[in-house]
Amino acid sequence: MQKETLCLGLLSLGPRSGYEIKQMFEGPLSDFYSLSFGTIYPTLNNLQSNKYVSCKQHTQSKKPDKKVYTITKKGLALMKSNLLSDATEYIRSGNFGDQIKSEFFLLILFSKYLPNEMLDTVMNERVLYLKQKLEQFKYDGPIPSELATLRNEKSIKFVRGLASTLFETGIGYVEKNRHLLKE
Amino acid sequence: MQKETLCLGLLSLGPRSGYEIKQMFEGPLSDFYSLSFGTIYPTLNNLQSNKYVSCKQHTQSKKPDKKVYTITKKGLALMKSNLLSDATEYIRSGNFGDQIKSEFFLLILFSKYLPNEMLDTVMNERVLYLKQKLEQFKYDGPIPSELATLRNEKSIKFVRGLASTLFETGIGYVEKNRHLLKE
DNA sequence: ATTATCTATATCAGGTTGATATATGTAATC
DNA sequence: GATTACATATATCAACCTGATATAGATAAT
Repeated sequence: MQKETLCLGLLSLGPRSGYEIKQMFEGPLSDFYSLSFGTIYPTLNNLQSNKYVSCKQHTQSKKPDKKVYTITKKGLALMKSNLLSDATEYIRSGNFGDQIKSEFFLLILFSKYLPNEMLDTVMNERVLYLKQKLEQFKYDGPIPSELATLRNEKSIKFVRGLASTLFETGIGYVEKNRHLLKE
Repeated sequence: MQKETLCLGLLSLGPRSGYEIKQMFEGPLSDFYSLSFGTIYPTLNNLQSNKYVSCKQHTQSKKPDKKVYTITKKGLALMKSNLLSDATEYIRSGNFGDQIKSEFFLLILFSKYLPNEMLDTVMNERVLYLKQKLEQFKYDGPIPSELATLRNEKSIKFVRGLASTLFETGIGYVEKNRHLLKE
């Protein structure tokens, strides 16, 4: 997905600074997508100079100044148009689609070259990690208000539910079948 | 994972050309990792000049010549050493780890901007796609011999089993919950 | 007072991808 | 038998993105 469409999409959920967009990628979106500062800031500048977003400098009492971007009508129109025209391209992407690079899988692929001891450590920590992630997906307690908008999206609820189910399945499989890597 | 370690690991399963390594990424490894020709060929040249692999030019009767690379003792040692020292780095990567960019998820996230008609099309085709992938993972019939080595690895069986289970879970979830995106 | 950490924007070297170039051989179509 | 399309095979490179780094104001901790 084009970085412009993505930034516009996130700004459609409410006005935000570049730093806050990055926080969304580091936080609730971290398991699904990410962009670096090196992409976010130039994209926002570009969107602004083409009037797809407007920008207000906010002076904050307890923090550095920030530039808050708001999507314009023109920007909303561009985003919707891009989404519609590219939608079918994204069907074959995603979990087990074409964008995945799993270093953990590569490690498993070559696990026969690892000492059994190390393989045990790796699998134990992997299961712990998966369980932590599962808890994250199920967590429904208080979160910073600027991220709450995102969590209330129907689509996020759908995806969090999917992720939880997949994690439960995955953890079960690993616990039941990890011995197969050693025999 | 370093591209050198990865190429050595694949060559440890048997001698191969750069083109054949790419075929592994396009075929059985496509859901887990990939490297482009622009990475594979220079890496192989680099490994060769440092004696981690040896190379034989093969003249073929019915196809263009190819360079077949064989891992050396030195190369095998480097690979094992790299795997061991970096193993713990890869635990938190992978399915729902830090390497995923799911354009399908982004589309779902912004699905409220799509006409219902298009959303239906997208979800129908997604389910079809997932079912095709599931069949691929379950397929156990004849395959080209150069890919058979890979399929006989214990680790591949483990991962294919995991992928199948996850796909079944995922398909079930999507079919049961896709209506939530519309209400 | 100094160190560490968080917020906030910005830039850039280095590395990877996707596209393209080149070449040989096979199969299909005309 | 000529032309088109496609698969095998290697190689290179512009364009793009990331991860690192720089800068800077403010708070908290030691």
